[in-house]
Amino acid sequence: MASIAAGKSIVSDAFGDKRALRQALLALQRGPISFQRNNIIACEGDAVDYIFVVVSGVLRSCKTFQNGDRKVIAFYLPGDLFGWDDEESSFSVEAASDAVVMFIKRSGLMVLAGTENHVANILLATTMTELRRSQEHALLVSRTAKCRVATFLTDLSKRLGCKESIDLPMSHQDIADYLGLTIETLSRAITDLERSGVLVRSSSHRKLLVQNRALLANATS
Amino acid sequence: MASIAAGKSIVSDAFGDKRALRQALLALQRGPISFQRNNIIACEGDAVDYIFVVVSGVLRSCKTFQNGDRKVIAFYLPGDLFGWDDEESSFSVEAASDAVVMFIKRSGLMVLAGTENHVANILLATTMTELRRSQEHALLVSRTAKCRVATFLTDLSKRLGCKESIDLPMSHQDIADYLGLTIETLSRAITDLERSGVLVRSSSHRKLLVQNRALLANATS
DNA sequence: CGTCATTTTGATAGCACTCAACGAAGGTGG
DNA sequence: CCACCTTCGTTGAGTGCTATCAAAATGACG
Repeated sequence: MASIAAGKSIVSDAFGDKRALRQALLALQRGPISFQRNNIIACEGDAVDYIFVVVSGVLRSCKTFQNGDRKVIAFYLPGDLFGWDDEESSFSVEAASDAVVMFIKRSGLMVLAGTENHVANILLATTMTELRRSQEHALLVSRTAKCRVATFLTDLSKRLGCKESIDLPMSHQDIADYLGLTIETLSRAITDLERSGVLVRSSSHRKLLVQNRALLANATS
Repeated sequence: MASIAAGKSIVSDAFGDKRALRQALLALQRGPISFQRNNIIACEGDAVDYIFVVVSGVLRSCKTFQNGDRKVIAFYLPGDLFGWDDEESSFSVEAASDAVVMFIKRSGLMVLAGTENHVANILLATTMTELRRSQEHALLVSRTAKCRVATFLTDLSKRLGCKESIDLPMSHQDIADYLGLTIETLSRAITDLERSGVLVRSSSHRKLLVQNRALLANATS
């Protein structure tokens, strides 16, 4: 598979291309490994010593409560790297679609960060990006359903590269759990946006055509 | 004021006590500066080149929307340091109570982090702590009002040092905005907890007596 | 004691959830 | 190729939680 072959270089790309650094990173890499949708990559509470690099597909980080309901903390798209939260992960990491993932040994990377300033900077910058996203997300989940959905679609569109159509790479259930909504409310919000002339559903439920990006942006506030 | 005098040492404490490092940090420090409640320390959109260290009191990081409603992203208690999100802050930083704050020049600290491994580690660790908190917060705001309040009180109690009484260092309005509730719903949730025998209100609205910590923990789920 | 800010309580309305049924798409086997 | 099944998404009716609006109570402060 082409995307698997791309795995190695994705890691190097993320951290730059100095020869010595490349060598050091190679030693820390594992994978790439393919996962089918809904496969569990790391379990909540596991002591994970690996950082995840998404090669293709989408991962979700989520938490399931005793009463059975689940919440999605974040989605990770190709190119994203994440997972140095702690010794033990507080959330489980799962494949939201078929996905290919590279792994980097965290402890080794930390040592490397000690000598390679560049690596330390990337770790910090990536963590800050994720912090920012998480904070925006926390803001989002206490607004109206329509606003949450519009914002989600806008952000996703940006992260996917701003085409006029949005191919949802995860299920409605995943999106609903991410936005703190039920799938019914999510569906109704999309219907609502459709009626407002913002977008059109395609026959495949996974595809949305944005008709009026200004209106969509409007719905985010 | 004693707390102001403590400002300098708080910064050194956070970063360790090697003589050379202490010297370098001293050069980067500004303050301590006192702020009255509701004073704005940094405005949303400002290009802030300073990291904040809370000496005493409580700071809030928040965002105000066009329609006028405000949301609180996070509270920062004495000893917390934060604020290296980016070149321009996406949220405003304000005093939630009378507070004393130290400032550290960010750009200088970043340079220092390049040579001082120790400093880089602290930056990363602190950012990760905040990320973790933000993620938990995002989870929280889509649960029931009672659960949100109970969880908030539990967490605050932990951060303040787990006494049997909780002195709320911020207004109900701040808490409500943090939890994505109205002050009315917040008040009703507290009344609810009181009726369940979890806690008792004291005459001063800012003080709560936890009667049954197990019941409080129970209400968080 | 009076004023102001803050918190609490009450009545009502609205938004999102729950439960239920239907529809659409994709896969499997005959 | 079609019937069947399963999964996923959509739509509808009714309920419940939280917001809104309004007013009273409490505490802080001069």
